[in-house]
Amino acid sequence: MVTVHDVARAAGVSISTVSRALASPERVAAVTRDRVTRVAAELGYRPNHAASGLRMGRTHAVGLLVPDLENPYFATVTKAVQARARAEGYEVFVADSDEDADMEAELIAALAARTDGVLVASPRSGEAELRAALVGVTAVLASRELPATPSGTGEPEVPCVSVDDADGVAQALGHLSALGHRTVGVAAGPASSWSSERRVAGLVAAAEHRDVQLVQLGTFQPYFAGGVQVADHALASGVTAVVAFNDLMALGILDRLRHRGVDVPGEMSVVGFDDVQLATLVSPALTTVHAPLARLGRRAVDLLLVRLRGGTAASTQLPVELTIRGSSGPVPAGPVS
Amino acid sequence: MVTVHDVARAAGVSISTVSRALASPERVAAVTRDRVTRVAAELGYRPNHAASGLRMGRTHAVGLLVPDLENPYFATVTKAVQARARAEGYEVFVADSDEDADMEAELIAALAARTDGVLVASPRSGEAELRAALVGVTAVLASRELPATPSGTGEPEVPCVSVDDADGVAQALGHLSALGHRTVGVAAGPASSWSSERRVAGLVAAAEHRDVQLVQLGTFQPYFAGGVQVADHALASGVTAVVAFNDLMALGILDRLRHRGVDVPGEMSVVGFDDVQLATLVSPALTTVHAPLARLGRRAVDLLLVRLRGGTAASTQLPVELTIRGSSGPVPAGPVS
DNA sequence: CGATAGGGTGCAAACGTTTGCAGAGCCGCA
DNA sequence: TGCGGCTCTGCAAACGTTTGCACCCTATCG
Repeated sequence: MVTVHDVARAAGVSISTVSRALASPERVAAVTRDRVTRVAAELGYRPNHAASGLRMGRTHAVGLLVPDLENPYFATVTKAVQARARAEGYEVFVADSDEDADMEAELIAALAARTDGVLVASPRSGEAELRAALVGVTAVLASRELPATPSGTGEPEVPCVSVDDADGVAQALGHLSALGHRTVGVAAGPASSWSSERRVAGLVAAAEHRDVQLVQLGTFQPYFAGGVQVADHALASGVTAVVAFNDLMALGILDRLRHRGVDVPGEMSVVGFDDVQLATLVSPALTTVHAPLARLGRRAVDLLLVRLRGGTAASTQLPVELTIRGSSGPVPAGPVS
Repeated sequence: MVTVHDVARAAGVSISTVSRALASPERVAAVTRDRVTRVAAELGYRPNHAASGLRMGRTHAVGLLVPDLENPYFATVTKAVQARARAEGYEVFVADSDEDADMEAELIAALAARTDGVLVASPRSGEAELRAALVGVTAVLASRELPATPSGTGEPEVPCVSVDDADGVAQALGHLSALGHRTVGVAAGPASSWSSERRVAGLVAAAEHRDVQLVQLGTFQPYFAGGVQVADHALASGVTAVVAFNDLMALGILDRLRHRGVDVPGEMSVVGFDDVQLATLVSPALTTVHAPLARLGRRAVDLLLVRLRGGTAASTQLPVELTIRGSSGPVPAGPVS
């Protein structure tokens, strides 16, 4: 391993000069700088991150905690986070909690110990646990708000980047309403899900403005299997359309409906949320609320870096847009009753 | 930040004792050890990774380079790698080359600089470039062999963990043959793909033992879109079945066939490779060669750790198993000609 | 010509940890 | 009582950087 000492010796200067030539070139004479950089390149000098990290107290690494890397939602976010961080000179540690809320605190601690800051995507932990896990770590949350404590509890608010859930579901409901649907089913995610709560609340609010009756189908696992379950409930409840908490669920609904011989969108309309890549690959393609997942990941990184540079970052909400595809259509003509 | 010094002072011992009490407990008296660990816990002491990394020359981190995190294949591998590494006390840096071969060398270097070793999954680089990028870094390859140089070139062989491609495609072809198919199309991946080469070669070898004629449909992008393209070629060529390089392609084929009104498996059988989660979610579900992706990721970590501990790791090939689902069936009765 | 300013460089300390070496205390045995 | 050996602990160096401080040299100005 070649160090600053080797470069210094070979270039006939002191190690301070080598360090400066590479880190702050304007502080050393042009001729020296060129010689040093040339020698460093020739010797294949690679700065030792552990050493500079120790000296400067910053690792130039960030951590990312996700509940499930195999979930296409988080895959997209992770990819975007990685790209943005790298563009800003940061490397990213990835940790997967495997949907286990109890693991989150431990993983956050592990990440925080080796990084300058951590990004926590859609944490499954309860509010208190999450707050506890986050003391002393500079973090940014994705798709989860941590309400400010009453006042001056000393807990600094953790910035959050989320998506405009209320607007998204309002658009979805407006679309269905325009198609003539009057009773639409709501398939919520797990009760502990912050996003699900927001989306359901948004639907309820939106329904008040419209001549639409909401039917709560229950809470389900936010995966394909959960959607399969939803489908039967939807059919039993007599709704003509269903809004799913997310795309994975919506895809499960679609699949189950096909197996039960129900035509989509002829007999039932289905709307998802997130617009994962897969939504375009099924048929009929899924009508869904497009959430800018990559942008969310990038924004989260940006907020974290602002905080790391001493700035103060405010929570952000990203706009969403309903994307109409094949899974939604006019309400069936013949009344069922 | 609380350091060994703080703990030492609070416990009334020297920093050496603190360090030893935590790292090699058997070397310090039981009573002292207990006091130190208690004080350390009370003070919330967290060892500084940069410092120990500097001193010991090991970071206890590994790097993982994948071509595309959004590809479910790599998502699964990444998840498994992360889990295994963490279980062994290692954290993992993830880098995504975005399918860009030219980025790989740079990313490998960046990862190698901050880690003890790196895992390279399905690199897209050519042999020479890859070999060059890997000098001086302890690495393990996944799904890619780097043939040993002629002899004694000093290049240490890079261990590789892969899947038994030849056996997989042989099983697939045997299955189709047993169903009566006599002309089967082969949809290859990119020419630069090592796996694709192996699978195509395996098919050719397997076809020789059987009364089956292979029709090379060409090389395609190993994604859904590539598969869409394949489908038209397959229909035009008159084959009754097609073996795709991977599941993503196979899913594209399925989708395109449906849009063109071709019944699967009634009129055409389709077989994939990898068995990504998605393969079970479409209908008909995809008949495919199940590759133990998670096991592959875990094994790769194991090999890397063996090397890091000074051992010598040999390349491994994992067994595969054909999983028959709905996309393959008996050859159509009526002759087309 | 002398004083001063400022650019360029080197010395050495510091970051927090691990560890070789050596000292201190104790036990047991002769 | 003297001595060897063993256990436990502390001292200090080292890992590779960055950076405050001080030095030297040259150029500029009075």
